[in-house]
Amino acid sequence: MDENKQKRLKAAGWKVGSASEFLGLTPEEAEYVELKLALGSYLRDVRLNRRWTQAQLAERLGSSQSRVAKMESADSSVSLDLLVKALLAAGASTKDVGRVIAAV
Amino acid sequence: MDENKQKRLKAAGWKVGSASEFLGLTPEEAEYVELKLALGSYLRDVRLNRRWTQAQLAERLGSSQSRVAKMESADSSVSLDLLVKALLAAGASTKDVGRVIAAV
DNA sequence: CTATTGTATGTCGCATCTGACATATTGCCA
DNA sequence: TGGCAATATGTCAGATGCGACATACAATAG
Repeated sequence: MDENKQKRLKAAGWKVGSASEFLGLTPEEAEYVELKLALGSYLRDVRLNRRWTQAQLAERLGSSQSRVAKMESADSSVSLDLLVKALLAAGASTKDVGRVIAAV
Repeated sequence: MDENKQKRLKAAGWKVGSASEFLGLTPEEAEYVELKLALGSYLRDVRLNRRWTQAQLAERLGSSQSRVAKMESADSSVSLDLLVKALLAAGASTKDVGRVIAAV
């Protein structure tokens, strides 16, 4: 199986190999997942450019290392709200965020 | 008081006239509120262009008229997740959404 | 005026998301 | 190899968001 496909299904909260592997993902749902993945990996970029660890970023956000890890991987337990708030708090601008989203 | 300021504070979940009127809104929080307001009013634009009522849009979203009203006014009980999902379901593209966000 | 249609506001029970914590895994250096 | 720092994964109780409903307000037609 394609590695990207695995990441996407995982982000959507599905088990790779489950029966609903290719089912039930409407185009809008798929776009939503792509969007979260893009923002998550952009958050990682921002963090790495600042040379912060996940724990350091977490402290600035008032969150925890484990949640930052989940944000970056666009875990299904992470909301767009949290991702966007984290990006803004990490120093990204709305312009940056918008560009990332528009590029999905 | 400036009308826009009122809308923004209201969206942030504050009572206009409360003691914390000009307090506690960090730049990132303000940006986040602006973002929701922009998406909410864009959702209204999309809906009106399609000549739908809030109730009709709600039906397509599997939601309720009252929640659509809250989305459009960027009520504090509405998440970015819901706004973005609603926009995508209403036919907006990620490119559109990204542009709106970048323009905040 | 008074229906009717559309929109706004307030509340509630249930569902999902949150930070925190424990623990597993990875990567790197001596 | 062992040890340490960084990251990933799983779980939980409390916080927040959700659709639904009731009801209030606004605008327009008859």
